[in-house]
Amino acid sequence: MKTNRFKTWISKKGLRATRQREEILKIFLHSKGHKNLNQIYSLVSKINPKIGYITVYRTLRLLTQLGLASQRKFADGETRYELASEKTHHDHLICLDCKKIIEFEDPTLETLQKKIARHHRFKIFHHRMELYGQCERCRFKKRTGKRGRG
Amino acid sequence: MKTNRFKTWISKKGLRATRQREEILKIFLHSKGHKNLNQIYSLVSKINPKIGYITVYRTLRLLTQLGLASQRKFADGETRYELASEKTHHDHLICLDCKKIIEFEDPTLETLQKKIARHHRFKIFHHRMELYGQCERCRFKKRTGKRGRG
DNA sequence: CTTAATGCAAAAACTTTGCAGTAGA
DNA sequence: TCTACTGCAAAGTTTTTGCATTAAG
Repeated sequence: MKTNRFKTWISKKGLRATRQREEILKIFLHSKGHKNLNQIYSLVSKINPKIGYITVYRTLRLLTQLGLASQRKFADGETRYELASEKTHHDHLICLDCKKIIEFEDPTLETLQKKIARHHRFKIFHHRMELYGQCERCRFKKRTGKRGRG
Repeated sequence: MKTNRFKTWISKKGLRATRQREEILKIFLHSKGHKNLNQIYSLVSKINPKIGYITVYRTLRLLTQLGLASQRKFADGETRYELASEKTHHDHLICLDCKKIIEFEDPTLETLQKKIARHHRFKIFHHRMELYGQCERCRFKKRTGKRGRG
């Protein structure tokens, strides 16, 4: 979703498309998701230091409520925001070295989920699958002492 | 692990088996895991109101460090503690109605994990899979105005 | 103009630490 | 005895709210 589309769209909801919201949205859309509040705030800060932490927080909450963003908690306990795109359900591969998060989809997983659900007589509404490990780059990186960056 | 075994075991570690720790451990062992700190604290409180929240917190941290307990964060963001038993890796089915958490194991999942890892050239260290839905009991519960099915 | 949004401070919720007194080994 | 443990208060964190000011519509 483009920011100018956002303008029309948000006003239809009876809300105000402020400069702050537009900037936060723009940055969020370009951040490839999976960032926590502080990370998004500091990105926003670099572009426009006038925008407060609270506004970033409330804008992300708004985007979440409107279904544009979604909150995710991974094993480290941190709350991260990702773009809730129109694409189908996906899961995550998380590199423990560089903290990069990769999305994947696997239809087998859905089948497996159904099988497990049937076995336990559950009705499944949604699931989470997270694979924690090391990405290709980090696996073959020379030990330089530093950490890769997502 | 029985509490009297715990006594010998903990003293071997050079730690003290206090009455508080024994009581907290006993309650934790009988709680079937998957309880958050407040829940465990209130169970402890009922048995022995003298035991403080802080002690429960520190005992659970201790148990976690010793590998007896493990912390889990589910999608609701709450930190829950579960018994880290000797059994192999397992995943969770979570009933969104009654909040019951059921453990399951599935070897197919491990195979699937390997396949996904290979595809993304990841090296996987561990994973989490959580299926959120409705358990059998809640599915077939009559609508009583309480938590039943809609 | 009207009123929602901002941004500061500060509350609330949750987690962790300092330290004097207590109690286990 | 000796020192680890307890439990209170209190300090960090993170998340959320109150309210005067600003600015969108």
